[in-house]
Amino acid sequence: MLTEKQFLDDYDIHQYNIPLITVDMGIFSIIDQQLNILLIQRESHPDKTKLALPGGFISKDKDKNIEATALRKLKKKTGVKLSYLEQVESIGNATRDPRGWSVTILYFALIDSNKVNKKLLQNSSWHPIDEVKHIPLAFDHNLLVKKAIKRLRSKTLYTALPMALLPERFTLTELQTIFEIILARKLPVKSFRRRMIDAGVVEATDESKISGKRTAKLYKSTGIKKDFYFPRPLQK
Amino acid sequence: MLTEKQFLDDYDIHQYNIPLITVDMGIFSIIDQQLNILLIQRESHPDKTKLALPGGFISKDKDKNIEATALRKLKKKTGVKLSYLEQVESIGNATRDPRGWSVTILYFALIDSNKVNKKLLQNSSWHPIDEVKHIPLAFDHNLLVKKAIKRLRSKTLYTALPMALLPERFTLTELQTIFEIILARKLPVKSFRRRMIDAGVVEATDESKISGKRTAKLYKSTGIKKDFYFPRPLQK
DNA sequence: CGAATAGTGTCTTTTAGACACTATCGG
DNA sequence: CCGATAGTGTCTAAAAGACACTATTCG
Repeated sequence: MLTEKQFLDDYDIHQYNIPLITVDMGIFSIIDQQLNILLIQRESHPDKTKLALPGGFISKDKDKNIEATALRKLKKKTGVKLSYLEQVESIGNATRDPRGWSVTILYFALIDSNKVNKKLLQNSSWHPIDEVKHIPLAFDHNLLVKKAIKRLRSKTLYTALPMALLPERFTLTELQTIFEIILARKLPVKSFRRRMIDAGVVEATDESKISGKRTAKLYKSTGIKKDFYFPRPLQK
Repeated sequence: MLTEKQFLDDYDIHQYNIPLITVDMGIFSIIDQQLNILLIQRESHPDKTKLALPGGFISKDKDKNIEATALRKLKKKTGVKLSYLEQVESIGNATRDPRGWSVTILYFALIDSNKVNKKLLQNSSWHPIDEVKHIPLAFDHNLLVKKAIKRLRSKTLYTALPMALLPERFTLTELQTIFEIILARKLPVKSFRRRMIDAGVVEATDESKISGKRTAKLYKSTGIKKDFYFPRPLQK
């Protein structure tokens, strides 16, 4: 009879026929008033030269958990260390990768594109999500993009998450515009402002911003972001 | 220069140092007016003899995708072929399993305990979730149970999902009781019934049920379950 | 008929939408 | 002072909670 110690000493993961596992990232930012996603051009087989989501293997040495893998990939591609990061779903089947049965853990991240280190964008580039629909990406990455956008939109209806796409200080009109870009529709001004202010997700500062015509008050996040849900979703 | 075909012919997953990957299942049912979860006693190292969530490895041969693995585990343990099944989250880190860096994809399932094939419950048993909190489970399974319950509760606030725990026909009082068991609190009768009926998630049948005193009308699900969200969550 | 369980009528509260209105600034 | 953008006042609408009430059945 084996003890647990003897069992573990003999244990070799490679005797098992386990699937390939990767982490893929949907990294979103607003550029020129459009929702963009970061794509890299693949430099190796399979699907060499096709566009794909940034991602790759978990490093058993470097990463203490899956989120650390995601953060490492994010930092490598954008230079951004902290940002909103959320696990979307794990997708795995026999056909998504020609190397065989594979699983990917999909994350999405929201970043203020001003914070991106442009030197790192060597083989990667921003693409408006409307255009990505028509580009055949590597593997099943068109599907992954769809799932990430769906989650982002759903969160946008219930939370103040899209604040993560803006700098520290912003006007409520800017915030509303971001929401409208993500949801691809107009929102009523009065409800939007009331919602954000009454729920206390934003706080007025004493600064204002001249944006051409009348100056607009600058707001900042009050920090309740990651788990705050509005009592009702945005409707119309 | 390698072609994609040459690359794939040479490809051997075992040259990569990838983490172990498993699927774990939180299988819930209502027994004696309590929310129960199915646990098995582990028969092999590591954590031999401890209680754990049912689960195991993806079979590259048997399973065409991850959900198929989950369904296969569910059927093996309970005999139930179809039921509500939802992916919760993937958890992976260097410390959760003594065999090394490992990832588990956590699912939860809701089943009507009457449909369970009791012969299959050899080394597995139902445990009220309140008791499970105080039992040290194998690996990080106490945490997994917590995450599965959290997701179930959150869905219960927004959807009619708990219907999956009841037989075909049920009274609205029975349905409300299930909700109250899951949320561990009382709900106002009037709002609950109005909510279910007005949203059209249940449909009255012409049958009734004698449950001691006044007979209660039997209802059935209208089928809109998997993606229907009420306009507002349950509040009080 | 009384106790217990099923089920309703209706008022208030919360938060969303509609929409007309006012405020401020540059030119 | 005009046009454009920022921002508000206030009515209505939808769906939740409060709570007292009625309905049905068994014994």
